[in-house]
Amino acid sequence: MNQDQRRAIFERLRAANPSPTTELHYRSPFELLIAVILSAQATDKGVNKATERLFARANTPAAILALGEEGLKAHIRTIGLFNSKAKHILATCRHLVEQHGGEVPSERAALEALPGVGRKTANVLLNTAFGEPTIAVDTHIFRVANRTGLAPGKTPLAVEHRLLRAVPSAFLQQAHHWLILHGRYVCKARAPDCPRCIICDLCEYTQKTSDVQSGP
DNA sequence: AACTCGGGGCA
DNA sequence: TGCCCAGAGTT
Repeated sequence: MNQDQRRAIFERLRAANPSPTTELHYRSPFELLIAVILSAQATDKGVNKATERLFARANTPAAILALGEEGLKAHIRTIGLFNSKAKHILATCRHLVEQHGGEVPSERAALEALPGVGRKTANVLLNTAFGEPTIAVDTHIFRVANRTGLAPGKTPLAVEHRLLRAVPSAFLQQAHHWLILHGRYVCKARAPDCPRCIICDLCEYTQKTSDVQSGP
């Protein structure tokens, strides 16, 4: 797949997703960090509902620590995996206070050293909070990139590097959003809706028959 | 590489 | 009602 085809894919996805959808609510890098940790395997809507109450009560590492484990859990109990997330958040808050003066670090290595923060979460922080040209590869983006031929047969890290070269840095934020929406509602894991896909003709996966089978 | 965590979304 | 996740850590 050449550069023109990649550009055509992103242009069509842009045209198909003009309206903004749900995004994480945050007012500081720290709030974003906590929201992203909570968002694993959960929806932005559910996370926002929980963080709205949580951040009104505590929006700094010291304040979260002051809540204690049970106090924190009381706020995030409606979010999946809340038990392990609460432990990771408290450990991360301790780490921030002890190692970084209560501030969220802006370097990748320091971010990924935080409990509960992996490559994907670190990339969201680097991109959204610190303006670094990164793209956070989640399961949707990974699947779409592999199927469409944007990055066939690549590992998540290779997908990240491929997309980083294919998308102008000014559009990374939006491209990330378009790819996730496409993966969630059209290029679905189990039953991809190929007949409704607007980049079907550019896709190497392409199942144009009416009886769509399950994914690769 | 496989397993675990867990409430929500969706068929 | 049952299945599958807008991940990361541990084994």
